[in-house]
Amino acid sequence: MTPLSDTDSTETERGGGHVDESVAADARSKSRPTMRHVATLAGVGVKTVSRVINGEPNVSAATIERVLKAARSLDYEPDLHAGNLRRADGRTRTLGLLVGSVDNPFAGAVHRAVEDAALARGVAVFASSLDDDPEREQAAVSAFLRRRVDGLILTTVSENQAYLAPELRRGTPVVFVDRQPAGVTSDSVVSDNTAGAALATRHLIEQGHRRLAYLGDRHDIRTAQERRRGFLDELGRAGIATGDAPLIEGLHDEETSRRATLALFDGENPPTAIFGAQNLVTIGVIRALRELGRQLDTALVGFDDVPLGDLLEPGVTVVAQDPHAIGRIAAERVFARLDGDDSPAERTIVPTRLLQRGSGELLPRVDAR
Amino acid sequence: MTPLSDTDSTETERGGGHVDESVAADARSKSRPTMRHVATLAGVGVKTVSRVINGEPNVSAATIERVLKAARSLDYEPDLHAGNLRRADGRTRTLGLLVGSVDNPFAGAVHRAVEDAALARGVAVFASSLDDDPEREQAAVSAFLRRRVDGLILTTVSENQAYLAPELRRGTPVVFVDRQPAGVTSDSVVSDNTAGAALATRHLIEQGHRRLAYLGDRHDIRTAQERRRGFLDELGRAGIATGDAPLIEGLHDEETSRRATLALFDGENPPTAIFGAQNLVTIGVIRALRELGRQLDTALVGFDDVPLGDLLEPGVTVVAQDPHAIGRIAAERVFARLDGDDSPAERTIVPTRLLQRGSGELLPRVDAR
DNA sequence: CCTAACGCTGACATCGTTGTCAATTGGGCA
DNA sequence: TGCCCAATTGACAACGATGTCAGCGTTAGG
Repeated sequence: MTPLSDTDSTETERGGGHVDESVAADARSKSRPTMRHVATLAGVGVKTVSRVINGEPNVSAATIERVLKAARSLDYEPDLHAGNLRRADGRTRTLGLLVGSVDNPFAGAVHRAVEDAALARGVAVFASSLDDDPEREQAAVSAFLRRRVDGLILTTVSENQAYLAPELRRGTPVVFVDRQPAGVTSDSVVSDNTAGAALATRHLIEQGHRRLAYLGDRHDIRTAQERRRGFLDELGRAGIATGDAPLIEGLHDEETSRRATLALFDGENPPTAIFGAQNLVTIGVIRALRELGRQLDTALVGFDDVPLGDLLEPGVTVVAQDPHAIGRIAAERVFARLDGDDSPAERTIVPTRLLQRGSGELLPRVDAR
Repeated sequence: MTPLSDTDSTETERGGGHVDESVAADARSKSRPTMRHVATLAGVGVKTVSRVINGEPNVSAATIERVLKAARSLDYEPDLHAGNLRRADGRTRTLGLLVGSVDNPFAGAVHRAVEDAALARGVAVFASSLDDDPEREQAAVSAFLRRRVDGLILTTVSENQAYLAPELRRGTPVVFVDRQPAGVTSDSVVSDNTAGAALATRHLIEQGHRRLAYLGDRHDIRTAQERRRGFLDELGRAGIATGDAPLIEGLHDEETSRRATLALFDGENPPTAIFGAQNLVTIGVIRALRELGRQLDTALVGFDDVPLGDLLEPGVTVVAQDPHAIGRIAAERVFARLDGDDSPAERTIVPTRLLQRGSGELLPRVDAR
């Protein structure tokens, strides 16, 4: 109530000292200072404070000085969102990032790259975890949009992303990472899943393996489908009957993968080589092979790198993705779109690399065939 | 310009069909729908839309229906920040999290725990990386505050956090994680660094080691100081001359740590046991020991767990922190403060656990004493 | 000396939403 | 029938900032 009396800025003329005091008291109080507080303390209009805070021209050096001093003394921080409401460009300088899980190393690297690109432009990043839950996906996107992010970088899992169509029409840049969108057209940045999986599979076949098993994520995840296809295609090219190859899907963490691997070796005629189609799956396989004492006797290639994979015994051979590049490119596309690039949606495919570290170079057991 | 004519809501009376059409056209256009658009389309006042969107009582079922239908057809998402400007509680339902680096596994686990707690309350999380750079710390905090986050969870590195005093006075909850604040009083959640380091050191001494080396982070980081103290205290308790023990500080990533370890073994009378005071440091040590072929010949205990540490050969013995608990407790404290808890600032110490996996149980080489 | 131009400044409307408050409606009860 | 009360609804101001614009004083040019 009382602070509102400051509105009468003519008071500044008479007894400036008195006003200063009450403003200073405000600074000590629990209320957050606004531009009006700064303006009153500096003895200028709010618009002038706005000009100084935003570095606009046509303010005298002396006034700038007074305003900055007042702002500092009140510990003033401008309210970005209030400004945004009125500002012409309507930018919140905020970005929404949705990844598999913020504590997955792949996601961490993507996140870090996005953050680096964003920081350079003074943009803050909201990060959320998807947990492969379609409801979570939509809730996260909605939470981002309500906060009026300037752009979205999304890993998705729901059937299709048609719900984003209106937002895309409004011009909000959306870049899909790791997984491609369905039902809408927009930029995406993905690894070459099919080729990478084929590369891994070919590598195993080249070591002489004929009994290969595929262990992968949920079949309704498009990325998983592509990796599976790469695996099967390559078997086909090598003339290996794909019907025989154990295909185990629906794995989503170390534990389910570990159990599936144990079960695999519990059956008859276990594989001599395994393709782990995702980092957590690969780790689960490694654990199981250790338990069975077969880590030097069963070949393994993983898709996506595994932390400290080079220090294990044997080293884990993987088809490594480049999550840092994926994040960087995704962020660059968002910013390019924000800067007005309206070229057609583009799909950027980031190449994968085979890292031979030992586990993928193991030869088939002699007893097997 | 034309959209502004909607303001005249009396138009709804005459030719409702015409208005509907123009609103529908708006939906297809690039402009983002506001409550006024929804209100016009539904034929009600904006305040009624506000009531429906916020689930306030005293709206007839029929009206609710009409408003929701209009909102859906326009793909309306409320502007949280505009609402916030006016809303009494002034909450943005947003939180700022500052961690060492979002791609560090420790930080990832903290982040995930914070996110889980926040999600349950409909709160979104800004995440930033500190990179042990004091300027970055302050820039990140300022970015958070300009966006009016409801609370802060911070890992800090600057000399002191006195710059936060005005914000704390205004009642913004701030919880420090991993490192304690200096110059201000506020909640903090940390591991028991001194005790954990002492535990690690004692364990090595119990295996008979007398020549122990400490490899750690920058000495100006308080957490690093505490771990160093725990190490030295324990040497003292065991009657080992602390002056002789190699103390290598200023390490901040795998590479610097690896080189420091190599140098250590290049000198004369290398240690028989090493304490790696941080996860990246520990990894660097492991790499160096591998290169030297001394991984089975030099004991190692790390502070903070290492990914797949149990799968290495030898397994990496560590004093594990509980980053998930740290994040969860920190988030809970923020929310408790927001809910009005004004008890004195509290320091929560999360216990550490010694995980014996092999590397810490190696005995001293016979040639060394 | 007059006028135009420029630099500097603040009053005011406005952004999208919610708090306040008053107006309207309909139903129940005397 | 008449009155009161509760439920429903919308007009309006306000939140903290910026865009627009007009007004001031000074200086330069004719």
